[in-house]
Amino acid sequence: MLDMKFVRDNPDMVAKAMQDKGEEGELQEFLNLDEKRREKIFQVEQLKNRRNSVSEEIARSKKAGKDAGDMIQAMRRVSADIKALDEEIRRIAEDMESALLNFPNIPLEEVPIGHSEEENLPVRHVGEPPNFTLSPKAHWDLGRDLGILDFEAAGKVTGSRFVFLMGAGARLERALINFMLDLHTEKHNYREIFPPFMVHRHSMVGTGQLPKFEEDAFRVQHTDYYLIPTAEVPVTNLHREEILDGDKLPLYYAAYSACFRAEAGAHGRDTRGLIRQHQFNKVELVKFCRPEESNEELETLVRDAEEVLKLLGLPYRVVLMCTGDLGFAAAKKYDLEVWLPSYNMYREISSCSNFWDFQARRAGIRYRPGPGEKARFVHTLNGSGVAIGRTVAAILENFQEADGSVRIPPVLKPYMGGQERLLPE
RNA sequence: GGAGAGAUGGCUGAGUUGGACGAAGGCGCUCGCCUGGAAAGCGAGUAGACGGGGAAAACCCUCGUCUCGAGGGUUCGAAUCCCUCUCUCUCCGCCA
Repeated sequence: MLDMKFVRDNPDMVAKAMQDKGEEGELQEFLNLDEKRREKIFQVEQLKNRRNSVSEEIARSKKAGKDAGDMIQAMRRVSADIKALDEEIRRIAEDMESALLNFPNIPLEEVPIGHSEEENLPVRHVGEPPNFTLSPKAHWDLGRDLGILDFEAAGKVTGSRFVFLMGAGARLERALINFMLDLHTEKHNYREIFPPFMVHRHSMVGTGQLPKFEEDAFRVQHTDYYLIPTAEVPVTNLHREEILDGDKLPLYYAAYSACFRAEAGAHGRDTRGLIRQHQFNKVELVKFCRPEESNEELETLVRDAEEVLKLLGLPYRVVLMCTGDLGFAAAKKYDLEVWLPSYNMYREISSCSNFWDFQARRAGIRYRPGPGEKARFVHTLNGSGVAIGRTVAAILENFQEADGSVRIPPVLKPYMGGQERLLPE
């Protein structure tokens, strides 16, 4: 959420951000309401001031044994007026709040302006796409032939966009989770978190999924709970409504979670395979830091996520997202894209974002810079470190052999009980 | 699911026959004194949001309003009375 005063003082910047991001918001209405609200506040405060001083006088009169009937009578009317005005202000503030919650974050200066992924800026490539003598199989075919992915069974039991991982496939999934968590906690100094997989509505609003993207979320019937679309939501909200100790910053957290996404509006896209599932696993990295540190923290966050792909030996590239691909809440975002032979292109496997104070303001996450100083909003960042399902797909496709087997990256060997290859089961 | 207790400022903890103020005390923290320096000790200070005015790149000053889990009610006036909700804790039951 943007600061109300910031919007008031910089409506042009807000309008530009909306345009560049391809978002819409009721900016003019907001500004009108803002003016109206201040007018009403001024009125009601004058009345309240009068009521307060007269009430004191009533108390004094009563103590002195005098009659205060007239004053009490007059204050009845004043109180009624106050009540009406307060109600009006409350309604205006509510409308302003809902407008404000729908204003997107302002992109940082260095973010390229653009409307489609064409205008994203590749930053660097690491590794080379493999050369296959035969045409490579897609991971869903490999998974079926190896007997480790069963989409049909999932369709029968649940529905489309779900999968059963079987045997070595299930173990590979678990191995990747453990490998990534170990890497980030032991080498990159993140604190491991195992969060709730459901959160209440306020948390979803805190990180920016709601109220704007209700249709993307799974809501649990008869409750206020939502299945988390990413561990970002519970972990960022871990410190909601808190004032953190400035000395403790930055805070680094790494969390495994299952992620649930309705994928509304993605009908017909990536219908096959592991790329777009309603449920997938992910190890997420979350940072809380001082505002002046967040630029640098984003760079190290990207490096931390990249190391996963480097150690696995997967070819990938880093791309700086243009304004149109930034998303609603981010001020700056890098995607890591892994090479997928079946698509013959790079596909997103991690998103690393700096949210500036956008989430912190929504969720009320502040820190005290020093003793006796005023609390300020932290900056929050997060990134996938990385998405597990897409990693499995990338491993299957990139490391497939002509005989239909798949090499398991050496770093995973200890996590696979020494197994080095996936063979048909 | 049943019975009970509680939710106050950065933390802890008073305040419930409604009218002395955001609210005693303690801790923490800041500044000053003390000291060669530190600790202890002594003194002063220490919530936030919003609105008006002033000063103004930021920090700031001043007046006012609101905030004692959230929302509503009673009242001229509520942290203090009533209602609803949420959360926490204890005991019992059930259960992975």
